[in-house]
Amino acid sequence: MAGLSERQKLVLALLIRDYVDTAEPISSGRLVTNYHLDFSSATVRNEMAALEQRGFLHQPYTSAGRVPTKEGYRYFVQKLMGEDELPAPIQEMIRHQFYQARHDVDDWLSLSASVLAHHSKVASIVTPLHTEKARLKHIALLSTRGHQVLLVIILNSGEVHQQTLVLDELLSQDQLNANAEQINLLASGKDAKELEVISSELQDTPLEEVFAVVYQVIKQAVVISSGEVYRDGLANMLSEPEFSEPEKAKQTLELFEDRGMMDDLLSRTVFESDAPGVHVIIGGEDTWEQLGDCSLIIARYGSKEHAMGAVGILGPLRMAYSRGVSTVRFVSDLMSELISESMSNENPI
Amino acid sequence: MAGLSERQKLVLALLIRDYVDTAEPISSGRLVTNYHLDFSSATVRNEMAALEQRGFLHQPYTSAGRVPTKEGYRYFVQKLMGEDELPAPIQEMIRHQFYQARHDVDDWLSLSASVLAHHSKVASIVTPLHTEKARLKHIALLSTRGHQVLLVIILNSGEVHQQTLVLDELLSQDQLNANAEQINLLASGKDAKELEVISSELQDTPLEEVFAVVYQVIKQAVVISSGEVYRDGLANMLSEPEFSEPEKAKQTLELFEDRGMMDDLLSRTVFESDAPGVHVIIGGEDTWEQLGDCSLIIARYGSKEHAMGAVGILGPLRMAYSRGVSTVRFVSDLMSELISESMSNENPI
DNA sequence: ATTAGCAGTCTACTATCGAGAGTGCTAAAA
DNA sequence: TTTTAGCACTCTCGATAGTAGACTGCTAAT
Repeated sequence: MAGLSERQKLVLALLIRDYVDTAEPISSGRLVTNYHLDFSSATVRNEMAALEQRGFLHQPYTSAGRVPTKEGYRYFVQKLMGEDELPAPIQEMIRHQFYQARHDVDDWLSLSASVLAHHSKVASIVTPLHTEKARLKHIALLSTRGHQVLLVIILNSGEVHQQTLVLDELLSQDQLNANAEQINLLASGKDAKELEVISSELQDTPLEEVFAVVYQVIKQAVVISSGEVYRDGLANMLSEPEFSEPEKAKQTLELFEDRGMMDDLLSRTVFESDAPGVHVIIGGEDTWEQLGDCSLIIARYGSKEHAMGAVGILGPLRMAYSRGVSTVRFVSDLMSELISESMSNENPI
Repeated sequence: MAGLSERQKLVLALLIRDYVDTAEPISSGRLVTNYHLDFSSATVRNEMAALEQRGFLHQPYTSAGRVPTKEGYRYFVQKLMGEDELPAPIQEMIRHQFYQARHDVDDWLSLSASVLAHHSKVASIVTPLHTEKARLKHIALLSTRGHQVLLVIILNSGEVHQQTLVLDELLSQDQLNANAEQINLLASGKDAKELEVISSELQDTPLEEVFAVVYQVIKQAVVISSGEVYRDGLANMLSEPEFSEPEKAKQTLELFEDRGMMDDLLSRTVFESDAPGVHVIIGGEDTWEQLGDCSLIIARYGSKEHAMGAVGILGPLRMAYSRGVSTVRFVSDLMSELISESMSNENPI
């Protein structure tokens, strides 16, 4: 199967561009008129027929215009698409917003979600930072109410976990401090494996209960599903004509609401793959069936050495991939930059 | 304006019941057949005409069945509706789920949202606990990464706030502990007003920066907007026929996504009103214009002495109010119970 | 006060039809 | 050989019309 001719590529690219705007099947004549092509609509029709043969275009019915298929979009994204950078002033504005967020990672996350949703006009997802080889930095035990104690666990990456415990014994804050101190001495700097050993050694001591939880949290810190996932721009989706049938809209919303699914998608794409950069997944097929008729543009941020998270957008197949990719790239780069900046004055205990 | 006759009440109640099920205008004959009424459809027609006169019913067009108006629903909820309790085994099941949630308030919150969404088949909202007269219990400073420090603030109510700070100076965990200790000695047990005094006294000392933040957080703790609001069941809404026009659906979703609006609604209804118990707000009117064609069933949980939050459901006008009210009541009572239980072994340091 | 009966009204559904948009093919032009 | 004009053909979409049927409101009888 030979490659596409230059003219075929042009036709495909223009058709997708037009279709993304109008959401209506694109006719040969329309392309010629809109883009002042120097060949006739009959020629375009021939090229379209060829593109349809290749599975890149589809006719809703005999003698309607053409619509891109998933394969068409994929070819477009892989081979034809340039990146449509956000205008410099907008980039500046976003940077500014991030710098105003008083260097709090949580604020950055929700801001990312909001920026992505706003500039891509589709829904956005942002997962928190997350470390692959988590090491305990230290813990604190804080009395909250009666027998309840807040266990705060800080990992080497700076990741924070918290968990409420209910102790059998009633301990004062001073006693709790002493306990925490003991655990820190024992376990600081250890990873999950080493903690397991300590955990078993602590069997039947007063520290056992607390320590078991610390151990659990560290163990769980290697799966992405810890921490809140930020979402935004849900309402954007419903404006798109593809979601005018409530059935489709409902499916998509369910996909979006279902944490487990999203986590799976994110971790499979971004974390298991070694390729950094922006990933574009267009519609469901074999491995990604859950996506259905949605596309996902996603990238990780942070660094493998410290901690990583993912930012992405979810929209209909017919979305502005070019703008989407560069927006996701911009935000993920910005996040990485900010985080590495805030880690550059690292203090090794 | 005299009250409604018993038969009018009956007709209104049955009509609403039927309409909630079918979402279609209800005819006189239908009521007679479905409920084996011992008077004729002509009589029902007369009563319907009277109810329409009173503004409780509406005819989409001459010679279609009747549909309840907002006023009709309001009358129904205030005067006619009984509570449709959740079946005992389901109540037991829910209780069980809550008791398994290892006594962590955050888990309870998300569980509440999920239970409400599931059993009411509409969308749910749950706000975290929040204290009116917040007093500082104690704080902790935990080094996370480099100059970054996690400030954990525990209030008397057991409410936990956290905030990342970036300090100018690089301090070790021991130094941080010392600082935190100092602040705790100074400020523990104080409320916002007293902290303000301390804050000004601390001007130009090394503690100033940290203390300023503690002060801010305490001050903010009196507005509900602190902390994450839990939502669930968005997808449920889209199944309802009233949201089949994307325009309506979008509006509602925007309402739901907009934190500020929701916060406003919640705090106005639940916190400013002295009446405890379940509040039902049916559709937008004067004060609640934002709600549009949605209804909100909401109740607070917790107690005025310690801390309060709100749980509620948001659905179309045509919703099962009876079931909704009892579900919200059940969940809010359960939450209150659990929280007071977990506070009963209060330890006044 | 209630109700049977009936005329009147309005929607929802179906069928039909024509305009228009767009294609594929063929044959001529480049 | 490639491109293109021309044309017949196809299919949707919107408008129009007609019909079945679902309810009502009214009137007159019970």
